[in-house]
Amino acid sequence: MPDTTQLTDLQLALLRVLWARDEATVAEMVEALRPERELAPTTVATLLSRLEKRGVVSHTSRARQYVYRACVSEEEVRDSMVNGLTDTLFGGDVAALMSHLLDARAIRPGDLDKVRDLIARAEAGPEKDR
Amino acid sequence: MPDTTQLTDLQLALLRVLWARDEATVAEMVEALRPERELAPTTVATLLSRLEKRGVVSHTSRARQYVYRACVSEEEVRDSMVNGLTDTLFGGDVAALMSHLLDARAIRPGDLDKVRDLIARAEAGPEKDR
DNA sequence: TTGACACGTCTACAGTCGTAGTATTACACG
DNA sequence: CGTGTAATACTACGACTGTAGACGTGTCAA
Repeated sequence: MPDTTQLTDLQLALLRVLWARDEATVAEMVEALRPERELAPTTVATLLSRLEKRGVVSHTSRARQYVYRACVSEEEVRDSMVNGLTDTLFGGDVAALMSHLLDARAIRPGDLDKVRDLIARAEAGPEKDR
Repeated sequence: MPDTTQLTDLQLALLRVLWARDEATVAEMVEALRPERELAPTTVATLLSRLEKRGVVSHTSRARQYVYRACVSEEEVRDSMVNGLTDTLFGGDVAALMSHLLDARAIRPGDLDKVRDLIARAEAGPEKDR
């Protein structure tokens, strides 16, 4: 299992492209990133090679080109990165992070209702699931 | 305002010492970090210099020694780092992050109650505060 | 067959981080 | 007034990231 707690913004941008279209060639990825970043194809290729060495992505050859795929799901990455932050910033205390979010971040009014629903479901869920 | 969205674990460890005791010399910081990490005083000094160049900490001379202080509060750092993660991983959608936390992370039963209270207070709060 | 084009590979370089040795400086004590 | 000592400043180095040029090589068209 690759370590996905330490991914930079650019690495995440690459992964997002792969998640969105399941697989992509280097050229396609350059294209997809163009709106946000102007990168040389070799740059993207280098980044992907490095990510492959870390086990985050993999490639197969097809028609003269490398086709890359993500080896980790968006959910896995979110999970490990959020967990990492929760641990380093809140000592692993999820409730503390929640509290911080409710305190500090501008929350749209509707969000509170949404979250209350989520909690209700989370409370009901465990009993039902097993 | 220094960029505090990008702080490594070690940099955070240094800041945590400063937050805990308000100010500290290099020697004191080495001492304080000893349980978790064995670092040479020069190492800590280097790290602090770099953080100072970034405006994250500052120092004053006192009795032949540098006394360091954090220029950013723990709350500020938490805020910017959590916001950074929310933005890169959830497109800035706090509710989505909340949902992720409720879904994915093992939450102790009591935590849900705690969070429900927090929400109630967050809902009531804004009206009362001003 | 040969040359151009399109890819991937290799190499490079500046910047940052973790790590720490060495050099310098300056106070305090004799 | 000299010198030891303690603290800081400077330098270094490997690893990783972002960035990309240069090089090699295979394929397709002419």
